Amino acid sequence: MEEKFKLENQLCFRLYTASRLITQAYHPLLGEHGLTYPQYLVLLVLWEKDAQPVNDIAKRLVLETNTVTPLLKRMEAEGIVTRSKGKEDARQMIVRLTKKGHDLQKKLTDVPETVGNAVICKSVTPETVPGLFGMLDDIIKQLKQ
Amino acid sequence: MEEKFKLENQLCFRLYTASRLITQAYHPLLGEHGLTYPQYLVLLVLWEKDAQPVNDIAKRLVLETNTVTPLLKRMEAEGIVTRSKGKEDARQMIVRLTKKGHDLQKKLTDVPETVGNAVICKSVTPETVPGLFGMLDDIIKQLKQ
DNA sequence: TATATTTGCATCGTGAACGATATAAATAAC
DNA sequence: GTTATTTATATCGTTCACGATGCAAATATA
Repeated sequence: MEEKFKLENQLCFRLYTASRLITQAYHPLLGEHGLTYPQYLVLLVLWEKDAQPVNDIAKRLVLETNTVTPLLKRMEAEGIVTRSKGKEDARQMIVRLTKKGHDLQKKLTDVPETVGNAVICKSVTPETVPGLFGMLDDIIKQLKQ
Repeated sequence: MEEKFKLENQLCFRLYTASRLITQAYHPLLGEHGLTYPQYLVLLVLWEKDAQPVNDIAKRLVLETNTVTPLLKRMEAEGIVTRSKGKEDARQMIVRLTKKGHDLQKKLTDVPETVGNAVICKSVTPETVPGLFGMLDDIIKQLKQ
């Protein structure tokens, strides 16, 4: 009755805490450029492939449109992206990088390495990261069913 | 310039997604009893040791009091906990389980195993979980500096 | 013992997450 | 070709997270 309820035995609590703490590590680096972490994720998606509908971005980030839409509106207000109705399908909103959004990639060039270095520790090294990635990917795949 | 910005190379995105998806797995089980996942975490802390000040709960969950206070107030409104000024230190708010809060433990007895089973997959098994825990604990310890 | 500092908690504002619901456009069924 | 259904996105309400700030009690310092 006791052991299973111990915080120390909870996978979710560890993921939740680790996720929040890494996001906090991003905060000063991104905040300098007026970005939040979820907004940075949107940029990662658009830097890989510009001009995507809301749904493709949401799917990629494993989020719902009711989370992504307000986020994109804030980014539009900041002049980082534009949102415009799709030509062939008028239901779609196509999201495109502005010059400002595109140029942010150069300004944020050091972010991945900086955060990566902050996370390096005893059991998390370039050698062990692939194993960790594999387990997390399995969990994600499993829960997306 | 490209590779480091790929979503597939981001540890944080994996943690963020895995965390959200497991929390979603808890949702129907906890929602049945009017609980959210962070509220469940508070219960885990109080079931281990009742009558703790806000600060101890917050520290245990690696959260700030400005997150925990409103959360506890909602739990108080639900009749799950009580909050009362500390006797020896009047600044402290001591949080105690009500009978309802205490009894929830029995009602939620199947939750850990149900969620645990939902997460079991190829690379995440009772054998590999300790290794995963170790890496996450290291990351958390590292980032808490 | 006054004053300064620290500590514990709360308030406020903003930005996610997300379930539930709504709306319009596209597609399927009849 | 209507009607029904699905699809893409948006709106709404609630609950976190969290930085910034405020306040009162406790402690340290002068």
